[in-house]
Amino acid sequence: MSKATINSVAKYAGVSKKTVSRVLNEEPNVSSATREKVQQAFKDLDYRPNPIARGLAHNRSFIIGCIYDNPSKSYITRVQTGALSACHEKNYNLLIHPCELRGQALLDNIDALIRRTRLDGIVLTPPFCDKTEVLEYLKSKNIPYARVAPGTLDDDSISVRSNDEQAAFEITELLISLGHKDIAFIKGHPDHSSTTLRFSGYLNALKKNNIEFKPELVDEGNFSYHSGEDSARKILSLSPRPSAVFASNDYMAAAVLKVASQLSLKVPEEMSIAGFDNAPIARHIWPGLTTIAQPVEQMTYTALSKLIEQFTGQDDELPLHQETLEAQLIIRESTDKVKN
Amino acid sequence: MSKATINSVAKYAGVSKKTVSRVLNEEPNVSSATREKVQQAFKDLDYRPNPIARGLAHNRSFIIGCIYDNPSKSYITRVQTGALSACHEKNYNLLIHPCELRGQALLDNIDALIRRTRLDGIVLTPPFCDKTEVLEYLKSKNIPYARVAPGTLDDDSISVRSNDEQAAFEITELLISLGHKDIAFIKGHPDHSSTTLRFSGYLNALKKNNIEFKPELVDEGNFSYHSGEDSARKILSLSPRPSAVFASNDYMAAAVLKVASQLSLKVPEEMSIAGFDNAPIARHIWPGLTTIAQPVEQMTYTALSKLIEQFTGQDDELPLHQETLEAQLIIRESTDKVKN
DNA sequence: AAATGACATGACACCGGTGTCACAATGAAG
DNA sequence: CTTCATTGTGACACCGGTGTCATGTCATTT
Repeated sequence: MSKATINSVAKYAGVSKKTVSRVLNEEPNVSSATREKVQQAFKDLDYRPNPIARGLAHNRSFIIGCIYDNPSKSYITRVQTGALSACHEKNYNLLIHPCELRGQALLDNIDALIRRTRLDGIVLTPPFCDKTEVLEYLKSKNIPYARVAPGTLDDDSISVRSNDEQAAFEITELLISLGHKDIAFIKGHPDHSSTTLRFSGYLNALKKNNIEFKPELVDEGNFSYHSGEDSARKILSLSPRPSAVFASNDYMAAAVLKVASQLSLKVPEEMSIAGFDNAPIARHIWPGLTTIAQPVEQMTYTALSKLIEQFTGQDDELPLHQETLEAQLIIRESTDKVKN
Repeated sequence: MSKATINSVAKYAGVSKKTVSRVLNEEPNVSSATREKVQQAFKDLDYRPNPIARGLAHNRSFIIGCIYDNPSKSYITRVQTGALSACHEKNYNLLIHPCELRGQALLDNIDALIRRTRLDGIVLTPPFCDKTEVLEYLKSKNIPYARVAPGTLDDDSISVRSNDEQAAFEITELLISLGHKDIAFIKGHPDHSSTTLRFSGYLNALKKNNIEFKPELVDEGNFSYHSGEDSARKILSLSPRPSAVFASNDYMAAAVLKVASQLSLKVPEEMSIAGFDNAPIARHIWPGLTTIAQPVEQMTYTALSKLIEQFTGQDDELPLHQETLEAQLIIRESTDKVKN
């Protein structure tokens, strides 16, 4: 119903459109008497500015796009939550855009999004944040973007990540400190930079503690529960069987737990399992998974806030485009001292 | 950079703005020679119409809002997927808007959304689709809406749901057919209409099979994993212990499984467990949960397609505003014949 | 040959805001 | 009492499309 336009407000308050606009935008050079008159008109007429018209005048859409292709629903939801709180704070809107990394038409897909919406900026989540062709494309189109959890910080784009490698190092050291020496590792999807980072954290921990790296204890997964099952079957049928498994995410770790149950292996008495991400499933299964919690919401919030500030802002050129937030080790029941 | 506007295209093609607009919108009364000239100009200049300007002229935003407050990430993601495919098909955009059902400021919150975006329509998911005050409010503001999985079809709004009650009936009958007589039931959150529907499906199945209803076998949950744990502890410590538990969703069912494991109760040998929703967790735990799969994506897709057609359409007044889609029983390992 | 109507096209106002600039009123400085 | 900033205000064009209506060109009818 709110049919009030800037014209009707102007008429009602007995001033010009432009003056109403000045009050709206808190511009200087409006007498306080006029200002109050106009503000009263706002209230009386229940007026709210039309964002579309404003967008047209500014050549802005006040829309941020969020691009993802991630198998984990909980991860996506957390990204969305963080993105939304940043958007709302700055009066922007969030458009979500799942798309397939592998699709031939990836760039066309993103192009269609940009054209359909004229969005003001884009948040890229893994694995897109590491896809050079996407970054190049956005640069060529002059679309500002921010990256969440990128693998590398090699350009000067806004990037917020957590310390995956360090966290993987810590959780591996936890297993080592519990006496485990044969620690299997399940890798993630090769397109994700976290796959490399987590693996290298694992390797570093072994090296630092003088534990021999055994390639046969490493299997390649792709972050999906199903891939975790396959890897778990291979790993748990090794002989000698490793006493612990560190999976690159919680879904795969949950799959290891399932396979262990099927083999009547007791967790954690006969086998310790660690995951990564602190997905809901980590506490929805029994025993609960020892894992790493990343501040996903906060990472996204921070990245997006920086992005919006960048094109809203006063050319202050904040030097700090890149930030690393702390991940946290969460110990649950799936890990315990090695049995002698 | 696509700086091409309708004016530049018009100049390039040597025609008027309006003619370009005609070609854009595939209006009749354009000679094929002119049409081709203009279309060539589109290509040469890489022109795409500006949706913001179009929106202003039409007083439309081409944006659909999706409102939800749902603890299940997977449910939300599925809703989003369905909504997005409907939106993209019709060249609309989807804005997601999680908000709290209980918050005092619920209506203010929705109001802010409407004003910030001038959206063209709203998709309401549980529990909002059953919240009278929200529906009244939207009606008063003349915002078209569609309801996904509402409990009642008592008004003439667009509604698409699945047969919750029938599905709950079937899964209960499955347990009965396996020889179970003492079947516990864990209710969902009272704000959700599905809570009532699923419970009544359970009751109907008992009645039809002449099984006495025992109130002590029913406990109140709220769809969360945590509430399921509490209920499970109560139910599994009853004596005599029921031989089966039907939880109103999979998270609570997973919690029952956890508590059973902690009590060293074997599932399904000593205890059958059934859930509802076919959430990812239903197949990510072992044994996998027998459950009900609802076509959530399709429900949302259908609801939204109808909604967009309604205000795009030719006043055809489709009579079929309401639709019920089939849910499907999925049998996994968590249910088996009762042990004698 | 004049009248009629179907088709093709463009001029122009409009959607609801914002930017630019001109101008009047006010007060301070010379 | 001028001169000149400073402040407050409105007229007007503009953002990039769409709707309305007038006009011009034909081919068809009488």
